[in-house]
Amino acid sequence: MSKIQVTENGTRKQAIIQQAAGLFRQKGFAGSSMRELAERIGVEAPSLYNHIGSKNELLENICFSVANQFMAQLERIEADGFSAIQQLEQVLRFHIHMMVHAYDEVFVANHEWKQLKQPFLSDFLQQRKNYEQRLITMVQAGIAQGLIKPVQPQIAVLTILSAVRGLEFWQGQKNSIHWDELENNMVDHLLNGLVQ
Amino acid sequence: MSKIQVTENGTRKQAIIQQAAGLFRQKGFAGSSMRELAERIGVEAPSLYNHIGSKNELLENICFSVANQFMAQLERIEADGFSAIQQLEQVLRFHIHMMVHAYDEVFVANHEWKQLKQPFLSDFLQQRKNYEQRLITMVQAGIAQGLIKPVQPQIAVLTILSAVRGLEFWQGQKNSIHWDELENNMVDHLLNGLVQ
DNA sequence: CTGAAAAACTAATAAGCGTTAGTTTTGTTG
DNA sequence: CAACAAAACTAACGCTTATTAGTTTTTCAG
Repeated sequence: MSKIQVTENGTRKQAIIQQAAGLFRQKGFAGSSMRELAERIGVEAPSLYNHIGSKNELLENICFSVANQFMAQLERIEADGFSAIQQLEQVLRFHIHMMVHAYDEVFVANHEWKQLKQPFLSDFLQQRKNYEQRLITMVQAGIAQGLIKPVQPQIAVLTILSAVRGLEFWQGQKNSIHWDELENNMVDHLLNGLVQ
Repeated sequence: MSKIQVTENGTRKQAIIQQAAGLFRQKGFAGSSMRELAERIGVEAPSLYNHIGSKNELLENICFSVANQFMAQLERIEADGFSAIQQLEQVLRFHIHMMVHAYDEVFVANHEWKQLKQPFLSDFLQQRKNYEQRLITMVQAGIAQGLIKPVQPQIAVLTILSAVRGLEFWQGQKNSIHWDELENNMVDHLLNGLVQ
């Protein structure tokens, strides 16, 4: 049959992972079969194992690729010397950016990480907790500087992260959306509120 | 073996659905097996079929029970004559209430509705769209009355709904949380913002 | 106590799963 | 063009799945 198409600068393994992200997003990890993944690529299922180790390895690749990207960006923002509010805004905008440009992967990492096996599950959760903690510290700094209301920092962080996750609901109408406007509206809503 | 324990005023079918909600939340619908569900109840898998029609029927029951509860409450709020902001606050508080008191069912309805089969999938999506639209109308009314900033109503609604969904992340520490404080913090954040 | 209905059981089926083994085709390099 | 490696193929394995059929046990009203 045909061969696995390789896009520029990508290995066959990367092509498989990308297709897997799309499939796992649509059907969930447990609801997806290697046979269906293979069919989408245009190949028989056992052929996939020339390039990957297992179905679970695909999920691990997707989840940790996303986690690493968020972590790397957070480190950049923490080091840039802006105010807590400005840093929070940058974090917000990066989450929105990822939701638009790496939708499938982010969605899968958000929804299917539970299906990771040990020790990957623990690793992932720890990384996630660490990320949240650093955002909480950011909010605390903002409160200490008098820029942010004296709220419970963890509640604020969770509210923001959850709100941004909701961008997945917009993806259906991907092409009819003004992403700039959406981004600015959300940033304003989450930082300045809704009430006139 | 033992029998399916029936709690007060509940049929055996309801007991199965309740256990299924807990299992589906933990492992996902596709990741859960009827054998494991039966084991949790203390019965052999085929015995379940004396009370239910199929595995999919369980998911349908959970999803539409949740949808109906939200719809009924929205109708009550719409009819109570309060201001748009007050109505929005009531909606918010009800979502938080459901997240605390019917966690498993709400979680499953939020995450596993994709696995519904036709025509249930279409029904569910339509009901969801209808719910969102009525919240959008609520925000529009608030803007017209000068109570709410002239934002994009659908963005505001989605930001709020997504933020509330994030309460699922708090359930792990269910007993160590002051839910009143959490609720008030979120309502204030989403209506009045974070900035001092 | 008897008999019927409810609810459990055991056994089995067909289908689908991830994955392995072994082989053939394809692509590339000397 | 020969040889070697990469990547596809077919066939099959052992397991799990949801579900059905048929039977036995339990529950409960008359």
